[in-house]
Amino acid sequence: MIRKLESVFTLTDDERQALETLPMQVQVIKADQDVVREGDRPSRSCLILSGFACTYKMTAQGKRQIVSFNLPGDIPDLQSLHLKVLDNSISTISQCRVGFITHETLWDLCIRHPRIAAAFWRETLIDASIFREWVLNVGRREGISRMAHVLCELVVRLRAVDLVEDHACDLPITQGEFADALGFTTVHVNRVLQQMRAEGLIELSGDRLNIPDWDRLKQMGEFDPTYLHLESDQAAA
Amino acid sequence: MIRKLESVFTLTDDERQALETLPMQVQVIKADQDVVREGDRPSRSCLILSGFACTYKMTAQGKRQIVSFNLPGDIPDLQSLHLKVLDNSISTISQCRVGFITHETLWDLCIRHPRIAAAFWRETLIDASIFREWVLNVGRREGISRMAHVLCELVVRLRAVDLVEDHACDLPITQGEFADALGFTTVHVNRVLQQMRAEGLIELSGDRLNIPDWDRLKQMGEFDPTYLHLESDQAAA
DNA sequence: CGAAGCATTGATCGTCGTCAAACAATGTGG
DNA sequence: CCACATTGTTTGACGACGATCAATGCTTCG
Repeated sequence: MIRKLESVFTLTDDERQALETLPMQVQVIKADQDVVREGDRPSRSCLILSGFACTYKMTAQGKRQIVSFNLPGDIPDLQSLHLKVLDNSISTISQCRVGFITHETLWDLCIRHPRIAAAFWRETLIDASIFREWVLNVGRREGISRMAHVLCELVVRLRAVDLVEDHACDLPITQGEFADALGFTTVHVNRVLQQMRAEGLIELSGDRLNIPDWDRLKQMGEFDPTYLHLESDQAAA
Repeated sequence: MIRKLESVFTLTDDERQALETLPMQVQVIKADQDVVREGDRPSRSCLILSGFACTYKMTAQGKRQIVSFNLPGDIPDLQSLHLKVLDNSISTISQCRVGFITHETLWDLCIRHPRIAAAFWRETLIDASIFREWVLNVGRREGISRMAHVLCELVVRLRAVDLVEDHACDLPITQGEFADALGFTTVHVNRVLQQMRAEGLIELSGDRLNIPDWDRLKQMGEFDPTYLHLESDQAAA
């Protein structure tokens, strides 16, 4: 999974070796558990090895906003390498295998392999790009478009880590979690999804998503994958 | 203005010199002009020397969403150093003095001065943090809170670059621009502002903002400046 | 003085929130 | 194996926040 990095540029043997032998503490975490919390001053970052997680923040009123979904291969709190105190929490959505890597070893890696450091920087920039797109999505798109857009993003990102077969994939995200990601209520998400099903845009039941007509969904979500800055452009598929 | 960097750590003479002699092409740009556009593949980044700018994206429907305000000292497209194609546009809000620095010289700077590279990385991480907060703001806060929050952010960031006297500052942002930043319409922004004025939360007329009761505004906006990751905590003031 | 841009106001409409309940699926323990 | 607890989905009625449409002021500036 770490080989997401490899898609950006070809690693030297040296670099690959450094990554493969990266010391990390692997932990299995149940669904719906905080991995790190806003306000923490972590001394390590976490790499999602399997499962779905999310980055979120809370208002003073106790409302939750998910600002990003974290998929296998992501390091959602890589930022903590430079920013001492975390300004968001990270929670699992499904059960996850998480690898914890100390900042010390990450620093070491960056100093020894400048190109890996650059790749890490790049990763955080793509995260930022995704946040920007989400501001647009939440601020200016409504109902079906908004939902369609995150679905498109999820599918494209899942495809990039090889978790989409054909036009279907596992999607262990509840309607309540979608609501927190979209700035909606659960009730509204439910109604939007029903309308999308009725219009044949998606087939979604349980943990399984199927996309009968990718082009139409893309169009509904005004989805242009440029902002994900993927190298191989899997978006066409 | 570049000395925003200096607030993070003390520069060596060498580093300071490198920054002060940084070759850049300075240009004065009128209000409401695009500096760079989504889709561009820029070979240089822009440093805001004076004036207000903003980063924005558009929906296919032609609706605009501002995802960030750019203040003097910011380098809003530093990301283009690593991401070839821009996924957002940048426009001036007021007249701006902008310094263009080629990627070449930036790379050179980063290689020669790793601590400056780290500081740049850090800057982009703070940008990301601001985007996250905006997702929360746009997704989960309404009316007055939403408005109060961006006002708080603006004041704190302006104070960090010494553009706030007492409790007042220049704020050349139109209601239409606020609307695009908040995901509202101009009409609604107008009504929210009037209510805030009526409640004595702000005094805003023309380009001038005055904050009679900072604590109350902070409270209304649920504003906690942690996410800005400022070193000296000017937030108390 | 007229034009352009911005702020303001009013009336009406719609997306989405709130509240409340019922239903389905899953899993646990007696 | 069934009771029942838990979690997620679905439905309905109603209300509100904010959008839309359309004028009307108010500045500023050439």
